[in-house]
Amino acid sequence: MAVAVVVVIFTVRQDRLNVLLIERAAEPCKGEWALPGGLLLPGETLDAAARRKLEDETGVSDVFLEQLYTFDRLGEGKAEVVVSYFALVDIGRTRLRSESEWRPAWHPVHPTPPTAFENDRVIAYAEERLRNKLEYTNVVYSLLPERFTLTRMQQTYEAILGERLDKRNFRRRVVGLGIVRPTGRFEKQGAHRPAMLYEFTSRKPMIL
Amino acid sequence: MAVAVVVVIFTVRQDRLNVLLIERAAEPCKGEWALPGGLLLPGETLDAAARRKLEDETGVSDVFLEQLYTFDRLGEGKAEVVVSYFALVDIGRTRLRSESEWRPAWHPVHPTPPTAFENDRVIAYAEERLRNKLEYTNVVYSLLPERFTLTRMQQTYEAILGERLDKRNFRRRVVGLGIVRPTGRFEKQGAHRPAMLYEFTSRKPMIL
DNA sequence: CCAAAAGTGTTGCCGGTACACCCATGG
DNA sequence: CCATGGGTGTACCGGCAACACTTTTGG
Repeated sequence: MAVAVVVVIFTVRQDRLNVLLIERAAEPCKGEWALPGGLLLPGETLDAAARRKLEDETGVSDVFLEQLYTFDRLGEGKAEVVVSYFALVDIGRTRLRSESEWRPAWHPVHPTPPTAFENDRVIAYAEERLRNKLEYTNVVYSLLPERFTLTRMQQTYEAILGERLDKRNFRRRVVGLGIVRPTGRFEKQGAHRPAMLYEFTSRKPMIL
Repeated sequence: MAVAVVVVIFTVRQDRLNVLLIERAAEPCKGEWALPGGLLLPGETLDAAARRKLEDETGVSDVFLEQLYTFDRLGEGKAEVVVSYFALVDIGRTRLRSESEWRPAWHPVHPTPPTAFENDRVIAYAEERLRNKLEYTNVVYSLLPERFTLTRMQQTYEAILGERLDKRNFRRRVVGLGIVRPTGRFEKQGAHRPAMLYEFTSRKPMIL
């Protein structure tokens, strides 16, 4: 009765929600896209296994990572039980090991490419949870750099929710609820007016 | 790497939230209270294992039952990974096998009695989820009989939330949102005015 | 006639949404 | 001087919380 862990690693890239997939190097399903994951090592904690997988593929740690759901009989893999996690990373901090055997790469979530082991079910579930969490937590902190413009933050929300938001209402909310605060510094934009840089008041997951 | 399933079965009894515990008949932790559960049978689905445990202990099926969280290293049991579920039952429909070896019995959640395998952590987590779900779903349908008075429904909410609610606001909400509807029948109360009986518009879990 | 629970409306507040214009900058 | 994105305030609406009295019944 083997236990496996898989991690749905999301980022926002070019105004699209993306997920990290690897190309399976071993049978079964060699050559197909799949979520990073593997069997739980003896004596290893579930959370530790998820963190290990995340760091192996992206080089990042200390980001939002949370258990999602436990599936059984996913495809015809070796594991009878698959504990899934999801993580949110700022693409600017990730360093994919693209020259490695399994070729990790970002893929848009819409449309989700064909995956082995019914991993698309896991991704769809993770996406739903992410959309919900955006609305009542500050998890977005894990998708953005230390300092950022509110426009960029709004684009991140829009990419995930799949709908446009009102600029003034968005700003009032995130500042008013104390999710972010202005730093006083500006970022010069190419041909435009400089924009205020903001930062998160807390970089730990919080319920609003 | 064994996988176990445990079920947190809640009911409301005498205006208190209660949980079903069994007395362990085998080592380890013989004689201590614990959640119903056991190892996943070969070829069995997680959901099926949870349903089986629930029906074994209470005789009920077709109630609200949902996966909760997957723990590792709970106490020093045989299982490395424990997939927890939580269920809601109407106490009027349950028939505990009290003469059986493991003496299943209801216990108040506050205070939670001492349990083996850190099962109190699982119970606390389940209680939190239940309180949240009460607010944005109709899961309470699974704690009440076919027909019931709004007063009884409100007492159920109050028992779970641990706070008193306003009668008029409560009624407006549950009727207004279409969670319940009046049946037109009345229930004669002992020394009081008869009360209207209500029923749920749907007995499937719904998000409001 | 008394105790106990059933039933019923109104008001105020707050949060969420809709909506349009001016300004600074670089080319 | 023009194109581009940055930045700001107000008005309406709906949901939620607070709040008290009358009625029916059985004993």
